[in-house]
Amino acid sequence: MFMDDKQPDNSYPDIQVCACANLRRATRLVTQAYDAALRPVGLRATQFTMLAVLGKRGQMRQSDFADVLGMDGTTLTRNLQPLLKKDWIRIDRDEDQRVRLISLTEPGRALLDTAVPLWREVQGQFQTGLGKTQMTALLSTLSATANVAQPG
Amino acid sequence: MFMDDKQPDNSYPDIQVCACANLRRATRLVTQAYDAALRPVGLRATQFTMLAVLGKRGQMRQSDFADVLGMDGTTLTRNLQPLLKKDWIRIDRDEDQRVRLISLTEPGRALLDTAVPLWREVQGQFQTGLGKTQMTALLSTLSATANVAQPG
DNA sequence: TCCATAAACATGTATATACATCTAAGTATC
DNA sequence: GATACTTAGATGTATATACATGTTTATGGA
Repeated sequence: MFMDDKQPDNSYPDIQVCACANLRRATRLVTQAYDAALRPVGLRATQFTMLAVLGKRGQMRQSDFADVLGMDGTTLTRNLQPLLKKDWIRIDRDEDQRVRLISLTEPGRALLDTAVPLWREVQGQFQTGLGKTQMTALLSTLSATANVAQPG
Repeated sequence: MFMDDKQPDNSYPDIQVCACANLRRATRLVTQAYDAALRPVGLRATQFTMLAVLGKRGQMRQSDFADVLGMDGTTLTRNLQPLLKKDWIRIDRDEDQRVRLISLTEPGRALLDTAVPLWREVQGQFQTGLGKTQMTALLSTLSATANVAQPG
């Protein structure tokens, strides 16, 4: 049977059902919306999330911070740098000299305050667009999926 | 009221409900699982997805490829480079000289063939871990969410 | 005390992501 | 047919992501 690359091939699994591909696709599109909403205050979605977690929980060990974010420790090390450069966070030492303690600075907290209404706006758009039922289903299935990926 | 950064603050929205933060967190963890599963054949999750789409649909215009992936055009330009360097894809010109036509090479198709069973394995782990109902709910809510982010 | 091990974080490297902007090529209007 | 406009991609820059590995500090025996 001859087959050239210009023709589709039905022998491959439909990528339509790939959990990872669908997650990554949705995340790209949703992140663009949140990034756009937060652009007026100079924050990216990931940065807003990090500041919001710090605002909510107060000073945290860097390793605990990484766990909460579900972020590799080395990724967090890199992601902290832009926030540090802009003086939105502070890194202190613990008595245990290996440990870094991360906290918001005053400018960081002030920026978070200005960003929260922008977050509410874009979050509300998704809440409205999806409806309460689907939003709840989204958060619930994402949590279940994360738990499958990282049991315990 | 005095408040220092070491203490949590309940005045901030619970990041637990942020669609973007939850998507990004789940995507990080799930991508690590798919990346690990595909590592034996030297593919990342995103690369596998791109090859699988090309395998399924055959030669595509670069802009259509970006649309299907929900990926910014400039991101796709960059993401094609590692695949080109490894000779897994080919880029041809259209009659319209602005257009690039992307297709799998023979090595690319062969690699995809070896990768599919690895994908099936990890995909099956999520299918089993979530159950059919939640997997269906995941794909369905991700699709709805993507549509809210990018109407039309 | 000294050494092995472990824990916490940093660094080298590669990929993934997208906005702002640029270039090349096609289309339309006159 | 020359000029404006539009479309398709590429490039400059910055952030996001994580594996393999390195460094520093703490801990637990021998």
